[in-house]
Amino acid sequence: MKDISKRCGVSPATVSKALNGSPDIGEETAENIRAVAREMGYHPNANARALKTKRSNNLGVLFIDKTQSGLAHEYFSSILNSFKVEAERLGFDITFISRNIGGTSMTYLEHCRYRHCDGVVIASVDFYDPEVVELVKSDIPTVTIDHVFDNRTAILSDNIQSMHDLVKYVHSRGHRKIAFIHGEKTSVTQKRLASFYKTCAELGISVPDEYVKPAIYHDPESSARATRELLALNDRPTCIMYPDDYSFIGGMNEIEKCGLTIPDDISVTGYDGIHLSQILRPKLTTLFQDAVAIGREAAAQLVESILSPKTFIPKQIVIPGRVIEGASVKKLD
Amino acid sequence: MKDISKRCGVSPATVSKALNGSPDIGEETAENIRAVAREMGYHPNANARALKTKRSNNLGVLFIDKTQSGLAHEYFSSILNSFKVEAERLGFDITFISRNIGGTSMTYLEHCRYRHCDGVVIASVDFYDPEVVELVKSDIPTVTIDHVFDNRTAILSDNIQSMHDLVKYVHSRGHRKIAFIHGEKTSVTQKRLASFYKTCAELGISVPDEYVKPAIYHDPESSARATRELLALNDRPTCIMYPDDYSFIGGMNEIEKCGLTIPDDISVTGYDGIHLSQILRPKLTTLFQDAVAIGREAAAQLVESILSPKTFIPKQIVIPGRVIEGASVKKLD
DNA sequence: TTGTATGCGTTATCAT
DNA sequence: ATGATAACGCATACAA
Repeated sequence: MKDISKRCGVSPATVSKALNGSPDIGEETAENIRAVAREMGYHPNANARALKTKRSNNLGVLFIDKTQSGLAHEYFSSILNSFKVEAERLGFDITFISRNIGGTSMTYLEHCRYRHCDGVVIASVDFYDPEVVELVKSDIPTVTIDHVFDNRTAILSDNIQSMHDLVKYVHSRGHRKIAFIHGEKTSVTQKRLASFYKTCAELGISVPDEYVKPAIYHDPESSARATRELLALNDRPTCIMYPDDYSFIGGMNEIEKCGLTIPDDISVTGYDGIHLSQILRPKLTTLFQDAVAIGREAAAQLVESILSPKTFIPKQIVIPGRVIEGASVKKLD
Repeated sequence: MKDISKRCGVSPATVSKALNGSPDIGEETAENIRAVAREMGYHPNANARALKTKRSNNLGVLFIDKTQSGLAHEYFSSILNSFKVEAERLGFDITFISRNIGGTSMTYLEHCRYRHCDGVVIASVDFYDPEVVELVKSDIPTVTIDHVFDNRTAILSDNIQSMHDLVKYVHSRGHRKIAFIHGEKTSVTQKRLASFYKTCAELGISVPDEYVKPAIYHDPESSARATRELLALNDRPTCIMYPDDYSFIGGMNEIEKCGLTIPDDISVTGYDGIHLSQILRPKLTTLFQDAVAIGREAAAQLVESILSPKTFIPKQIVIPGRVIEGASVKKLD
């Protein structure tokens, strides 16, 4: 900027204003300055700017640390990608947040401060981790995905309605003996489970305890085990609902191992609607979660809360899902 | 730091030195300063530090922009994750690089300069994109994955040897009619293709042109089409090698649609060794690419080239893969 | 061993 | 409409 100011015969301050489109600057000079800047290959220094303005134009991303699941899970990687695209469109960069930067471990909050993140998106973590709580309670704007903190913005996939729709679809295909393999205990799981029971009750379906099996999200092994148990039952379900599409693969193998065919001998549903589910044959009937909308909305809300801290009111935004009808749920007479 | 200096009755400079473990500082004062710093909840400001030192401790990540494939592809997301872990261990943060930050589009190089990235890892992009070339030719240290630029560091999965091993394995199971569905034209594809032909030649296997079909990586549809063509052949291959595990799903459906069973009627191999491949039944025989090692090595090399710019010599590091023997290649008599 | 002074690149304030 | 100046938080060369 100093060089530019010399070349143009003006002060650095004027250059700064011109480049930032400040109104109180001569149209001709401004244009000239911009031209020279372009010619000299000028580009702003984000660090200096951040130092001065206290705004880094940088968003933190707190996804899971644990090996796998974070980026491996298509639902989350899809959210991340969508978040990234929207954030960039709005002029923000993305930085991963973690502890343990270079030996000296810091908390998530410290890391965010260190990098001067203007805001943070949190997903796929243990929301009860004290460090996560600390971060959410700080003055840094946050948006959480699929988990609500008091007076904080959250983007939520509509698990209640979705589960309702999915069960209702299965019921409409004539099924009355519906099993549900659910993921580990999280607020998402609780919602799906409650909605499952409630919808069944509404439809007059009774659910024996042995039809509801615990498993782990994104872990085909545990779903395979649960499937085995269900298939061993005297009174088998006619349809098994899986915690997610990926886990279903474990169940699929188990079912085939028993010489059963989907959907002729047993029907199944997934959850998530990831690409894989629509490539399998038969196509999986599943509940599509709109990861793109979720990521986009998360970025939009986060940026809005950053740009308008005074007027922004934390809100919970519910993103609807929808049943994708595949061919994995047989029509019973 | 100023506050700390006052509380300790020393100058800011002394505080800075003490905190950075400078040798020329009193042990007692240093200890005291550190204590006070901790007590006051001091944390360094990355921006100010970067401004002063010209080092941001921040690495750029240039993965694909195109919808999908970048993060959706487990091979790459796995590399990214591993890269991230190692980089953080070495004290570096990760920032995504892209063009189009906030309306004003900049080139990859400009974005890197803007964020003052100390180095960049490049993977899964179009390596012939002029902007990518510009970035690689700049003074910013780069590491590319699975592609070599002149006098630049690259981490390479050993496609030549791997393909050799895989073909040899198939051959050892008695197969002589081997088809190969390959991905779009990249240097990786060229290597695999050449190694495929060369190994077949060494083993005395002749490869009819119609046994080699083009497809697209990570695109089950195109592999399904290729599979269809292969199955329609008068003289069918006994084994089909797929471009990657994920694409195989497309082929799998096609094969089952024809009423054929794997591996009894036809054998198959994948490539990548992603989690999915080991969950399918039968387990897929595939070529495991060590994404974790690749990501880790990329980070290690990049950081080394940053810390020791003078002594660092660009190198190409080849990471071996290995055949994972599943149950998808039948033993022929 | 410690302190002083300076500057990194930028923006904001206030004066002109 | 433009400019002078200070300051953001930190690290370093040099002086003490």
